[in-house]
Amino acid sequence: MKKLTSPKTEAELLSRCQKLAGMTWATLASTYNQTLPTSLIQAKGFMGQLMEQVLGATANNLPEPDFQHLGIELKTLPLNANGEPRESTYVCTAPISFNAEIEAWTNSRVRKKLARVLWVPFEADPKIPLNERRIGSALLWSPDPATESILRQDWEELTLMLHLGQTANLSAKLGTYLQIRPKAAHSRIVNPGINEQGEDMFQNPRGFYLRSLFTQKILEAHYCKA
DNA sequence: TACTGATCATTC
DNA sequence: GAATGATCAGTA
Repeated sequence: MKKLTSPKTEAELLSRCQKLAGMTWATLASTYNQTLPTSLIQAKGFMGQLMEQVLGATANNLPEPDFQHLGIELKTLPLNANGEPRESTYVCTAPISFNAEIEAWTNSRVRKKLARVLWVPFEADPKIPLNERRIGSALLWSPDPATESILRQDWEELTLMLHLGQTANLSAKLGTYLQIRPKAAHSRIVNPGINEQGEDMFQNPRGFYLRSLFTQKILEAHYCKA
């Protein structure tokens, strides 16, 4: 493994990204002495973790931005054959600790993570073998005021439901840009929570995800695609 | 295609 | 166990 230092400035981070654009996964992996998995089934986070290493992210799995001193979050973005995001994007775990005070949007993990994001799109068409898939050109992004306002509305609505014990009514359909879905190693993991009557119960941990519609809009706005 | 719930690896 | 990195796979 090469000695990888963390970039000191945004410009340095972006210039690293530009060198990666167009590279295949195979090239990228071998350059950094990593072995490409034969399948993503048992390596679902492979690309995200490889990019963290290559770009010198420092936060590991702490609930903080990947580039702590720059305040930048790294997100890989799998694209289908049409260049559209193939999946929703995981943001962070959702607080279901009903005893805790409802945190303000300004202090929420969602906002902190999405305040400044380095999107790294890459080919993820299932028809392309893993070693032939290429890295796209990265995009450093922040939400504009209108976007942040929608994200905030989504977040406040969903967070309120979590705190009211309305998990039974929580659907991935809710939210314009954000959605709530299970997020756990497996479905037998449960956390304490409350139901609508305020009674104790157990429920699966949830996480916030960004709809692919949302990430697609970001790509369109930046690359001016039709 | 989108929604949904389920699952895999790693680190601390 | 809970946070990170995510994608899989069934079904409507």
